[in-house]
Amino acid sequence: MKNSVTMRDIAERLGVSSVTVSKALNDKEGVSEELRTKIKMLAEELGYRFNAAAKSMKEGVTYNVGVIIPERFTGLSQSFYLKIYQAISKKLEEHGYYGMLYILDTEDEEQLNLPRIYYEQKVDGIILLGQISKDYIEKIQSVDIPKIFLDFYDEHSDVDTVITDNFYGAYEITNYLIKNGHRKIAYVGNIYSTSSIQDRFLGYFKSLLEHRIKLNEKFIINDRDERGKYIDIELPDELPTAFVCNCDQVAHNLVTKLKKLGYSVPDDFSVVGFDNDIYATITDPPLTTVEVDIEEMAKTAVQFIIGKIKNKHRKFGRVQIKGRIIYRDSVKNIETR
Amino acid sequence: MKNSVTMRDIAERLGVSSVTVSKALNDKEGVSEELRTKIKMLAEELGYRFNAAAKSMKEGVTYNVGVIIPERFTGLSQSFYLKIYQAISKKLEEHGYYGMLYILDTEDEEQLNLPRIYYEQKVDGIILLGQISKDYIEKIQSVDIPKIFLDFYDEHSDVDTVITDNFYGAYEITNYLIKNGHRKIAYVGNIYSTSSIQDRFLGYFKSLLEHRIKLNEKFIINDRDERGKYIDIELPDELPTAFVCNCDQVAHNLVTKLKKLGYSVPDDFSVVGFDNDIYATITDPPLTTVEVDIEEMAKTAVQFIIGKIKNKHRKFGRVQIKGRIIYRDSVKNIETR
DNA sequence: CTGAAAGCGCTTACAG
DNA sequence: CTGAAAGCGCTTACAG
Repeated sequence: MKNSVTMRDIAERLGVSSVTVSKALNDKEGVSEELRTKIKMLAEELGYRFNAAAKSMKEGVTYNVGVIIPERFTGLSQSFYLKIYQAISKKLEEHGYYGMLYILDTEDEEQLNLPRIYYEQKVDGIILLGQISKDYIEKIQSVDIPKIFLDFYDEHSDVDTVITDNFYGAYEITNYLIKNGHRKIAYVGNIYSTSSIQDRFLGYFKSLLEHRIKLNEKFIINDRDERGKYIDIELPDELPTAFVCNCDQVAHNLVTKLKKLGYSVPDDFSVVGFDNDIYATITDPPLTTVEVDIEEMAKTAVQFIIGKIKNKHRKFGRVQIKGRIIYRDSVKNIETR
Repeated sequence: MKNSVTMRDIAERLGVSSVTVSKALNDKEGVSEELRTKIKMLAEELGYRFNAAAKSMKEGVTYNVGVIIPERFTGLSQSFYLKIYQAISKKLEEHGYYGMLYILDTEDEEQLNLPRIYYEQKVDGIILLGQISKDYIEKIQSVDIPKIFLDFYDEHSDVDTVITDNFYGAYEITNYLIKNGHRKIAYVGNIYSTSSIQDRFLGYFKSLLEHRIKLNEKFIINDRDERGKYIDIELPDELPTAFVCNCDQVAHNLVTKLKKLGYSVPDDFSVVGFDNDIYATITDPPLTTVEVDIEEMAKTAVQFIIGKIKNKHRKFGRVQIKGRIIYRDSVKNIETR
């Protein structure tokens, strides 16, 4: 790139100084409109491209924000992460920033290796996307760079965090089942596994409480072992009429199982999911579920990180972004039964 | 970041020059081992972080490579793109480079707006990932920056390209069907739609030719309209015993349809797909399919782009990366029939 | 409105 | 082995 056009080249051609060119191109005051136009036209003509590195060095900032995703979230069916990255980078661009997507591999996560984008000052701040190990959280906390947690949170830390409102989403969708006449409602998910599964459970529970429905312990159905691996879902002896699943994939598994047992959804059982990912539409019937508001999450995260880059002492706390229910065909109104 | 530690800080503390610090930290010769160790230790102690922007400016390069994906590929079930980005960025890192993922939105694609990472010299080269409009290809061709096309190609251009070997993959998987006794084999895909569907068709055709099986025109079954939208698959009057589908998603649709008609897979019909994406495992039975070698594609693309960054006149041509067949349960051996 | 000077943090080429 | 000087391309603060 040594051969590329600089402000100085433009300045020399026009017999002005590079200061003037800089002002003209950056729409700063102190240049006559006439000269500004001339400079801009010549820049265009010569194919001038701004040198971001020079500005970076001068200002001591990069205008890059790292978006870090642990490797294990890049597997099948996780297009959520690509979508949210897209939303983030679009928002960043509106503020004159760029996203650098960094996929943290499992080994580096275990060995607590910070990403090289940190060590080489490639970024002014970091958005951490997706649950990461406790130790890594601590490690990254020890480092003085603006950071945001997105889509997960850690109880022991006071990092500014943007998450989806799991509690409220599960609460709302359980309300919806109750409105459709269901009172025997099970929750499917290992409630000790992740904070989002737990919070969704609590939202479900609150809905029951509000409707004076007693929580039946046998209606809390496990879906995965302590290491997160899905296990075969065991149905209780006394069956509910509806299932609130902690995510669409588990709802999909459940529907498959119910069908194999000869049941029909939603005629015999209503089933709802969470996330509105591919499993929601691939299931037959398609699932009523809670959609995460990706746009809003990205927008908020970007707002926070830029706020912190500009003023490292700013605090935003933990913000929850509400999702919305997507109504499809997996719920039946049984009120008239 | 103005307050961060610089080489000069380290130099002053040690009473040496910053040149020496630079040499020591970069493992260049011209520093005694003793001094080098001292410098490295102090750097560590002070939490020195290298300033990539300064190096960039000095050398006129950024050590960033843009990976550009058109927006429409970030939808449901396309985790392929995140995976390949991951592989690319890992390979880049091995060479001291970084990936910048840039999602080109549909509007910018239509209006032929080049990404801002180009205009601001944020990257030294570009990997274009996923079929992009002809006009945009032309636009980006007009611009003098090292570039690689990945996972698609354009017949009229001579850009260096890395694609999966569609022809060979379809050829091999059709051979496999024939080895399992099938002779009436249909191909499912609109062969005028994309180059990969067409190439896969040709691989299928070659396999037929080699086995002296006549191509039956009725066995070429359309799956989408000219705008790429899936249409209902129409089965021919005389039915084949096996279907080669141009992708897993279409294979999934086909299996669903066959089941609705009361048929069983693979007992009544064998079905194979291509891509080995989520549809391959979500289908019941899971599909025998062709897996794309993401690692190898990424590695090759990175090798090419860095080669071109270092020497812009280097040419690599069009390289095809072979996939491999993943054997699952959607094919039945009917030889003994 | 216009521009000379200084500086951001590094590296290269050269001198000692 | 060590370092003074120059320069990468921009912007800021100031002078005219």
